[in-house]
Amino acid sequence: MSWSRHGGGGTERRGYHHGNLREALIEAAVSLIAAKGPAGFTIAEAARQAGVSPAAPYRHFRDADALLGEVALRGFERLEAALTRAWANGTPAPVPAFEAMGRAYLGFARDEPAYYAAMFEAHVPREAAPGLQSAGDRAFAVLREAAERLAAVAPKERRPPALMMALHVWSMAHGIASLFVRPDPSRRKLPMTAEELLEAGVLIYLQSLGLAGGG
Amino acid sequence: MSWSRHGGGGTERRGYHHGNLREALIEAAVSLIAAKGPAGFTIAEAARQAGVSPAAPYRHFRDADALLGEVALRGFERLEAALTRAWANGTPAPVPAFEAMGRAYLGFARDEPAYYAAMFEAHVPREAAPGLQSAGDRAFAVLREAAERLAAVAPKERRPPALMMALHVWSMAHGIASLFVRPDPSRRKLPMTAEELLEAGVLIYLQSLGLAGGG
DNA sequence: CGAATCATGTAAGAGGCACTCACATGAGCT
DNA sequence: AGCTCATGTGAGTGCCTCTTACATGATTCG
Repeated sequence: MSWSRHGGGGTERRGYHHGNLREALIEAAVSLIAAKGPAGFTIAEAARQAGVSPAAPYRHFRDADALLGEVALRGFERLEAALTRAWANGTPAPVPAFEAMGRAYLGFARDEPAYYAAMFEAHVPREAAPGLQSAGDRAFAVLREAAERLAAVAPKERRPPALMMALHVWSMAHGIASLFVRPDPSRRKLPMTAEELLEAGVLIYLQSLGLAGGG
Repeated sequence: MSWSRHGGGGTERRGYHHGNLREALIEAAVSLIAAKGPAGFTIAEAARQAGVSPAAPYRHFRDADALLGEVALRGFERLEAALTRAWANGTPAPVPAFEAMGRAYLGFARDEPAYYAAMFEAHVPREAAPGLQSAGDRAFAVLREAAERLAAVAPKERRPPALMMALHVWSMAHGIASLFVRPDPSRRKLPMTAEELLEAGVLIYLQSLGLAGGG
């Protein structure tokens, strides 16, 4: 039992029972995904890092998808927090705050690749973890509420449905993150940073609605 | 040797040698990915469908990534063809032709989910198949050239870099395809079709450049 | 305080897959 | 006909997922 004595990996082990195996497995999953991509993660390896036998994780997660789903869920919570922070309730002004949210989205994809991968690349079924779907909804809601606020200050005759604005911006941000922030066979070199690309795109879009600069 | 007699699957088998195993494996991979997602594809299962032993595929592909990479390569070729057809060299007019390209992109994601998944979701390394990177480049080039043509008819003072336009539109189309055309934990119901969403987004964007309707 | 209970961990194992290597087959060339 | 080489087979290694029966010890309750 090489795994039962000293606990090797991240979290300490105090006896036959681990003490906090569930959390330790989630941490291990995050670090494995960060290191080797979502496909490089295995239950067996996570168990090894946590210092338990390969069967132990099944006491806490039905299967690999459930563990990955838990990582994705926490990712959505973190993204929601990051977007909320960036939006800062629309301060100092709605348009720059909106731009800040875009940067926050790309920053999240860049800085938390493991969470991002679990959320968008691992293709975890929505029902893999309870609350996963709603965590995703809450993250989107931040963007949507910001869009409502923005739409409210647009000239009436150009005012678009806020939900549509939110979907457009989310799509562009997500597309840029997927194509240019993360490695991909279709990836190409950009003549600018991903953040600049998104900012320019959003500005052009908002101009059309009478919300930014040269509208 | 259940596999050596009649060849069961798609392609006929005439003896000890298959005759066209390489193609048969690619077809099998496409149908498997379509049926069970990119993770549901295995070399062993593809071999089974082709009616050969599990070791045979390795005579034609270094590993699973190489086979998946070949599928992705062909996907980029098909996408390039679809985009070229939709753009129709800018006829009848650049803006509607551009919109048609957007619809073609989403149509591709919807109608060829196996190819789309191999291209964008399987995370095949760019070097997995020779020519994969350049096939991706060629597909993007169609969009880029269309953007050049569009930019050329924009009012000079608003004319954006064509490459940037192409990147913006590609990103939005790809984001919409990823988030709303294909299943995903973050997927949500749309108040409109994906095609309508993209068309509206592109129109708003182009308006800002003096290229569409109410600019 | 001591015993029953139950959550949590282990051992063992069935079944599957990726990939390798030595060997078999037969297609195409001379 | 005989050679040669691409292509396919069989067998095997090592790793993975997930299951089942059993072990351990924290907790609860008489």
